[in-house]
Amino acid sequence: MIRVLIADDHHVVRRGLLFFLKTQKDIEVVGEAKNGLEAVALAESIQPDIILMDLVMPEMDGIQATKRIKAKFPQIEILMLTSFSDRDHVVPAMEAGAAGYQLKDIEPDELVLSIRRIMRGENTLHPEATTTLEMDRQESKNAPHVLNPLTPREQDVLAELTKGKSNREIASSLFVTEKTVKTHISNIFTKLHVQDRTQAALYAVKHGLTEGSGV
Amino acid sequence: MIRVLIADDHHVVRRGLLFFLKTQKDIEVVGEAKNGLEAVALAESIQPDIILMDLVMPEMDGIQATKRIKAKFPQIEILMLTSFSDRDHVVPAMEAGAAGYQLKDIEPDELVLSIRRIMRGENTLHPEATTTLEMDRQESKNAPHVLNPLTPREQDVLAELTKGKSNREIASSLFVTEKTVKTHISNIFTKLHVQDRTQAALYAVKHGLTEGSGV
DNA sequence: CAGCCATTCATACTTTAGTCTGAAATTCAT
DNA sequence: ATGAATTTCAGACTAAAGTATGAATGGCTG
Repeated sequence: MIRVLIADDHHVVRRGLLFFLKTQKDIEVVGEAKNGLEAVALAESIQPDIILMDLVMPEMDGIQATKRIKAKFPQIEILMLTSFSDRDHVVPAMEAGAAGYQLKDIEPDELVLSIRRIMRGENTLHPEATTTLEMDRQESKNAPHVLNPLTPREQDVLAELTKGKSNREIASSLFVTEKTVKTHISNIFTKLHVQDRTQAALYAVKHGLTEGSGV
Repeated sequence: MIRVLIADDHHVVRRGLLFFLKTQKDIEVVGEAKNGLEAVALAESIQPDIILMDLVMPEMDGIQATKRIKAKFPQIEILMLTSFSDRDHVVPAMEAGAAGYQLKDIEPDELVLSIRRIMRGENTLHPEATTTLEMDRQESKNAPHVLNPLTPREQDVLAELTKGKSNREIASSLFVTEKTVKTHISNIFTKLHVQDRTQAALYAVKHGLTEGSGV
């Protein structure tokens, strides 16, 4: 059972998150905080496994709250939930100790995936955040691959897959064996944390990993 | 050599079509029109074999332009290119004398096929347009769901499918048997003219047949 | 140079997906 | 009420998809 604490100043957001998380058997919402200070206090008293933290909150923002919580309780994971306009704060958020960064309009299923992913010790960043980090990394010249570790060839395969092609067709297009395609695809599934090609294709289009030809 | 005239008000579309058609040895783009009036004028002066005509254009729309051109030069074939939202105009377009009707996001290869098909005297309709015409021909009364001949239940199944669910999961979600899901899915494939669930999912998202929940 | 990673391919296997055929119950409009 | 369409389900397939495991090659790097 994953014990979740929600920290967001918007009532509707909390209700929405609660609603979706309640449908998950292995997830339990153990508390709600309306600002950063409450989040810190509840994190200490409740000791949740993970906190869904809003970036912008009154009293204390998500970054500060994250820093304080991670300082005292490093085992508590924090998934930063934010709106699109806050994307400049990706780096600070990650530096503050957040294990993930996702947009608020994330799909329920995906949110759950992110939570589980984090509980498995993996980072989970929204694709657009990747670009930010990517640029940031070039400047600071350190930090490993955080997200989307797809190799060039895997990206080729995914691109073909996202055109709706079968393994045989992909193999033909890329001049390799169907066996090879299967290998790549299995690896893609693992890296993207999806179960089948349909999910992979949907993931790719949703996260803009594709290049539409579009006449 | 097939002499082609392109009529579309969007520069990018014209460039895109030009780009793909240039790779075809037996196809020559002999002119470009930015609106219906230009299309009519160029059709007369250039006398192309076929016109790729956008439905929605300033000055004069594709329907009107098609009528005028076919009235004067019935030997000039016209392939209507349109976006999904214009699907209500399939019938008028065909009645105006268009030899074919295709979506703008058609694959290059498929577009070329359509062109050759028309030059051989065959009609070439987008699959969904065909159904529309069938229905329209018989009922000829009203046309609520002109396109998307998917039944409500099939739409349910497609919606679940587009979430990346398996047949078993869909069956569970909709409280029916996996057999039933399979039946629906097979029918969906037929109606959408796709070969598998991945293509169906991609089709659904591309054509906005999905409903984003959004936390 | 040794080692890691990407890429390739293979065998063998299990599990879904998808098709075909057939059919019963229900709704709905003519 | 008859016919048509929808929805439901089944059996019996065939064809793909996906997993697990292992292995050879070549490139790049410390």
